[in-house]
Amino acid sequence: MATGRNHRPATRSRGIPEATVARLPLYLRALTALSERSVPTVSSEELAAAAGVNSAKLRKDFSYLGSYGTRGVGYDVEYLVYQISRELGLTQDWPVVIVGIGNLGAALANYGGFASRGFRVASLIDADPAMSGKIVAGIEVQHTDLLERIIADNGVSIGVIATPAGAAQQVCDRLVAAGVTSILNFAPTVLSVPDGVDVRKVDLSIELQILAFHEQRKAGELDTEAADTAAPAAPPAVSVTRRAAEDADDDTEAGPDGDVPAVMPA
Amino acid sequence: MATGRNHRPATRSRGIPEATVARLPLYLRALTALSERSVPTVSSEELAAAAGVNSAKLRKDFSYLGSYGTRGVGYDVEYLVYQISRELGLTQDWPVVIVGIGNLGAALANYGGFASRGFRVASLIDADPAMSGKIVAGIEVQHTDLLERIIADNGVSIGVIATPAGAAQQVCDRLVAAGVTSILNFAPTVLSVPDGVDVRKVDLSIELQILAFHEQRKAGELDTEAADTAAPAAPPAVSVTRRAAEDADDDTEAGPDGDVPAVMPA
DNA sequence: CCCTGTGAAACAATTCACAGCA
DNA sequence: TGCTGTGAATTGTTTCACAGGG
Repeated sequence: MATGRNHRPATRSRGIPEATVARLPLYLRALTALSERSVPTVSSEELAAAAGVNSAKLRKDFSYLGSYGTRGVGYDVEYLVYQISRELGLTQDWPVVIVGIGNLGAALANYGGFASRGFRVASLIDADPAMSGKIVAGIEVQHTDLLERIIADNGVSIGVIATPAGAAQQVCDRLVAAGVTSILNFAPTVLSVPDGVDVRKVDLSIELQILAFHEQRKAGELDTEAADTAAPAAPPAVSVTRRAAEDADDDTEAGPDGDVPAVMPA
Repeated sequence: MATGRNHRPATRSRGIPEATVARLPLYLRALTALSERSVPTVSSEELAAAAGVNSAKLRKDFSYLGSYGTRGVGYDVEYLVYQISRELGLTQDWPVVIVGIGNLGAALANYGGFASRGFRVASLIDADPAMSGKIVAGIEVQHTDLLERIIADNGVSIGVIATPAGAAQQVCDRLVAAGVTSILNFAPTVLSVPDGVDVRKVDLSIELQILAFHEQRKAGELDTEAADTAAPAAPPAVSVTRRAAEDADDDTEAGPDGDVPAVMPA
């Protein structure tokens, strides 16, 4: 329902699509590079190329922010850097804590991309007493016991979890209880949080799996793989109905696989 | 390569929507956990909760793979693990190389999530001669000079780039020339690759910026909605005086926000 | 003519809601 | 009865194509 009309005059509205928000950092990065080279203006075409998107999309994205370009000319680099930074909330300083200082946590602490934006690593926290006091990326690692205190003292609202999966939910709960409202989760587990808390996840192996999917597709007809792995017994008496294709699916390639049955090692 | 035409909309593969493919690893992870606990079957509702999605989406996703469930009962865990693994191409072994063994590269090499899926780290490669011979995650780091040889000898088709941004494109070009057709890029830069090569990117700071956007939103629930713009400079005719440093970091930005946001459309 | 900004069309993803089978 | 599988409706995103200002 909600039929109704749009109660928003388009421009100036605060409804920036999620897909657009996700690309703003990309534009910002490209613009920052141009700024460093003292390039004064860019066209949507050039900037789009530098950011790896197409120009129509970029212009549409910018149209949600307002009209910051000049027709016939392009966009003023400095001005746009400022506007996007502001939109993303990067004109203010965000103290963050990183919990779990293993390989990944250390990599994150050393990652220049944080500091160069509005992020400041307020503290590195680890549950291992042996880590306490160690210096990583110029910052002293503190023990988990101090977590609540650190969050409060520094006014931290963003937390990064880089612990093993098993510890993630617990750490998350403590962060949230202490006042953190945005969490970036690197642990391969689903976190549950109360309403109002934002979680974004990055799972390194997921990206690789997606690549494998496409890679497999390219390899195409090499299949055969089914040889060494047998499929597990079918479920409780069920026939394996492979993807039906009753519709007008024009897919040219039928699966090279085939539904080889078999057995799967547990 | 400026834009050019349309590259093949790789999306019309074999009918599985990209968004679905991106979730399969999630389901797989949840299913693997269930499998380890010897749970024989799950309903779409339960599995969805474990994977962090809603059940309608999950059922729709599975419907693209085929009819692997049993009405009134649910899905057979082992069977589904196998089917999804096969769909993702994880029933075969994927040798990967990681280029750039800094903090991040080392973290990746040590990341259990790779090995536990079908991925095998065939080699760690770094341009720094001082790294050559060092053992990281049980693997000896090799020098970049050997890159082509390593790719060929191991039949590597997936490469992971964890170098500084400045070296990424060059490494990418060499990987591609050597035969790699899928690249996972952790360097904060846009890679250009020939048609047929797949690139996925993970930019650690981008996720944080997206969080900052939403965080700012939460905080701003009080004010906003009024206010005009006061920008650092007007778009038209701006003299770009600011710094021209190349150290990649940017201004420490202004104060705690007191400046005025919002903008007026033309 | 440059280029931006944007309605409208096309496409993709998500959610609804229920038919139908175990 | 309980749960899957799936058309249909809805919502979100991308692309097209062109109006209109510089």
